[in-house]
Amino acid sequence: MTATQTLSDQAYRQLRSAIATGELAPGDKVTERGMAERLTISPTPVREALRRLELDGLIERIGPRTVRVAAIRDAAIDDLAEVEVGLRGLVARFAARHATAAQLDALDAILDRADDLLILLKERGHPGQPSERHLTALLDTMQEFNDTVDACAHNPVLIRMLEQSRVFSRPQRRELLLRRVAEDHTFGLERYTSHRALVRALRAGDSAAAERIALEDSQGGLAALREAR
Amino acid sequence: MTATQTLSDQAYRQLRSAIATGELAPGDKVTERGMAERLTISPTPVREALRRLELDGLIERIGPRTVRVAAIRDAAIDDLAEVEVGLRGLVARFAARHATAAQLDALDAILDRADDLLILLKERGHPGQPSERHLTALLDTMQEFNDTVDACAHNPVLIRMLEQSRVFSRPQRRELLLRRVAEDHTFGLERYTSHRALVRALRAGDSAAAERIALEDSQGGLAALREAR
DNA sequence: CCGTCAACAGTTGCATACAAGTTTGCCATG
DNA sequence: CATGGCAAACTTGTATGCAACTGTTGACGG
Repeated sequence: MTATQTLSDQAYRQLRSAIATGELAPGDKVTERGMAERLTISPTPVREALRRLELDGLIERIGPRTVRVAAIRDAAIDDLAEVEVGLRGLVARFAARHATAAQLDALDAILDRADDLLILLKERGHPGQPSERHLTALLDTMQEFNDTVDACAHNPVLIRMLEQSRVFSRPQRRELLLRRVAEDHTFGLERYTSHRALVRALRAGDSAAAERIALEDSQGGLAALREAR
Repeated sequence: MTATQTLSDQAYRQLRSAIATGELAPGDKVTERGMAERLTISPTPVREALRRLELDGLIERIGPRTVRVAAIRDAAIDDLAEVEVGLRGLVARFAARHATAAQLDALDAILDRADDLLILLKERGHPGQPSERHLTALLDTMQEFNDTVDACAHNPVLIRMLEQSRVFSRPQRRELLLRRVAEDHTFGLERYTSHRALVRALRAGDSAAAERIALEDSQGGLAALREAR
């Protein structure tokens, strides 16, 4: 069911990905009419999309009649990644209190799938060229795990904050992981033990332990991201 | 200068305060046309305002054609307050790295003003009826202090998150403080020493210490808020 | 009495139109 | 050649109109 959402949503997504990929460079001026013409829709949905992007901090109003793509410096991206670490800790804390039994079971099921993929990777992985398909499948699975943990928090506002903080870091991180695993395909795999520990903490309702585990994990990821540059 | 902003902003603010005061009760259905008629403006600005409120989590879409005021339970408000604590820690951490000399001086100046007000309060305060004017002035000053610390972080996205997290808690907290000080007008005043310590940490660029102080302070405030109910 | 269906009213999404203000570029002048 | 002012074009904010869709209500059949 390819429900085409609303035109506003489409415009928002297209513009956001255009910014994330650099197609729209920081500092570029953006006008409602211009974007409307580019996307061949009327200015009204574009207006909505620009408002959302502005609230996300991706574009900024320079003057009363001038809007441009926000100049996110590397330092700011680093800051956002740090914000994300803190938020992930909070998410884990809330998840420990609000997760449903069904969600916890889903988390375990996801990790089981990840384990299977891991075995496949280690068995069939040829040095220097691990199974690309299984690798991206594993990354997808881990992203699903994280998203499910987010859902366990049952706090839409917090989740929105998290989304905002990783607009830039998420694709960047995925790329980095692909590179790292390509050169050393055991990289990062030991960290999955912490995921099991996280689920145990969530199941026990131990919010302090859950936060600590999530923080350590996120900080580890952030450190890896930083030293990779 | 009563610059009337845009009608969208006005509508957004009016509706938000209407929700915060309970004038619009949780579960109430909201329509663009209905609100437009109520505010005697056209549906377009109302539409913008409703979109922003939806992103803030204050209203939610029940169906494709049905929008209602979000049913924020007390538990959710508590959660947001906890989010705010974590965010305040992050803000302090960033402020320690990014604060300018002028901002640090401004912070000291604000605390000097607060000290003066404190002396006035203690001198002239009659038991059971402290000087109401000086008290609200002090609260305003402390809010100014917090806002200035926020500005020191130089991280607009983070600040926006903070605003979101305290939509409900801020007026509530102010009211609580007024009540508490009314019955014991030395309440909470000892905490100003931590503010001085925070500025010292910011000046030293000690982000870890700044975060710790801010966290302890915020958690203290949260605990006071909770035990007051 | 209850379940189902159909028509109607109401709502949203989008396009277009218009007014107010701003930016920009050009021209005249020192 | 630099500078100041002016005008035109462009931009945003808001209003209005229209089409598609949805939630609801009432009636009808079982």
